Amino acid sequence: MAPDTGNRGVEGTEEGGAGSPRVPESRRRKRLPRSEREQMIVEEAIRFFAEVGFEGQTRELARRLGITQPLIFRYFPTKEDLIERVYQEVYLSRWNPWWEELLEDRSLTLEERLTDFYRAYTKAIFTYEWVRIFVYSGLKGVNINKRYLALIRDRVLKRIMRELRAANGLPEPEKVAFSEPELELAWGLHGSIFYIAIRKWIYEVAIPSDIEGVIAAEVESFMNGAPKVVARLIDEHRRPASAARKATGR
Amino acid sequence: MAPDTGNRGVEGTEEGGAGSPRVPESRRRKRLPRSEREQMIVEEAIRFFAEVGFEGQTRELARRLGITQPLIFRYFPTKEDLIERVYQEVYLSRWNPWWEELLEDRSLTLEERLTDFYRAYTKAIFTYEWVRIFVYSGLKGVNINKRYLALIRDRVLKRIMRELRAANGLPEPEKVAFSEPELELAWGLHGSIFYIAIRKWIYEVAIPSDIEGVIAAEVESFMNGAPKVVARLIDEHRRPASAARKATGR
DNA sequence: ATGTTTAATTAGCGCTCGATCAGAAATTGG
DNA sequence: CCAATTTCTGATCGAGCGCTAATTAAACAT
Repeated sequence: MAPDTGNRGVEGTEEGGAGSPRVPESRRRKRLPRSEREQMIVEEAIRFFAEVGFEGQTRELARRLGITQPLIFRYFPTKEDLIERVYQEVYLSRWNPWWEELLEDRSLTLEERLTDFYRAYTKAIFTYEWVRIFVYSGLKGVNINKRYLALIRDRVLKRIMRELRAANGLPEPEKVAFSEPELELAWGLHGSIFYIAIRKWIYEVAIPSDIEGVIAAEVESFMNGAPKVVARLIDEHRRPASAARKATGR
Repeated sequence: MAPDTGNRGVEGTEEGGAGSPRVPESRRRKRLPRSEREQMIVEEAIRFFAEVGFEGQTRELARRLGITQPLIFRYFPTKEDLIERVYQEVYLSRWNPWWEELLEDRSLTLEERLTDFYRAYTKAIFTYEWVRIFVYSGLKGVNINKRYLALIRDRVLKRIMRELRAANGLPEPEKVAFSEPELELAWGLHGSIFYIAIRKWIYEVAIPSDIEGVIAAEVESFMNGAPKVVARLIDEHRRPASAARKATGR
């Protein structure tokens, strides 16, 4: 029976006449600098795990890399170490601090800022790899996932709601703290946009070609609709009892 | 070494004095009617696969059921058959046709209908099992998933947009067909609500206790914000060229 | 050329997976 | 009470898993 080791990637045509080199180029063993090979493995692992999930097998990964399976273990002591590295590579180094400045740049209207932000944000993270790795690791209950969501909440959503209040003459969060439903409105905007990515890369159904237009419409709808709700929520917060019942009940 | 078969579930205390029955009740082999045992297996499989994904192992599933692993294969010829059955059980039989009537019941305001609908809808499908099975099967690329999304689009979202137009004196879809961005607005509402479930059961972060209140706020914001955007989109559709450029580009 | 270094392969171990099957034990019909 | 029926278990198979050890060979310095 065949040996239990990973094959090389593409099978070259079997070596032929006497004139050809003893070992054809396609099957030739290639030595790469340590860092370069490591990067190759990580990048292919991202693609691979994004596609099949983290239960994907190291032998198949090696096959796609055109290397043997044990070689992976010379670079990453365990499969779990490789997965950890994939998280680092996918999550970190895709966050752009400029986004935070953009959101509070009051020389633009808030609607412009939100549109620009979500265009930039989706451009950075709306990729097959990012979205699927994020969901796979979420299902696994990985910690890095929760930290990322906290980042979104604190750096993005709270900024949006602060700016939304400012643009509508409402009190700063230092005066009247954000209530749960108010922050939830921002989660709603965020979710409505992220759900596009879920439909595309998790459910793999067709989505509009013009994502920028959809983002613009979503933001426009949010800017039209949210301020009045925020005002109501703040108002209810000041006079709690009966007003709250009227608003959330029937 | 221990035999490779699934253990019984809970280990009873070892049988004691002479008066006790030879085999204690807790270890006693239980024969159930075929249909009853089958139902047990399916229900536990739903919980189990929702938790760990479809790569979860039949031995662990058997352990949770308190039966041996081969017994599962007397009811389902292959693991894939069991998974298929799980899909059926989870997806079908949770759709309520009454929802569709509710959405077009014009004796209520559209805002009331939307709030009622999403309260009923989330009550039916916002469960640990449903949401996670849905995402797991989405990642696997299962067909039933895509069919479900088409159901949402045709039975729910198109109805919502038809009613939204009617409530705002805009033309029926038979006169002016839905554009992609217009339907996308409805996806936005849907996504903003479904994203709550994703945060809770996929990412497992804390979400507001008062989901009904959040739904009400989300619907209110949608009703405040969406009609103006829909009107704009329909208007652009009539005078396509320059107006569209102005609206989506910068 | 030749020796040294080390990337890469070959071979295979121990274990776990889904699935099979003969036989044991619980229920049912007489 | 016994025989027939059917659920359920115990033992095990072959394939495939992560991972390791021994060996081969490419690249580089001399």
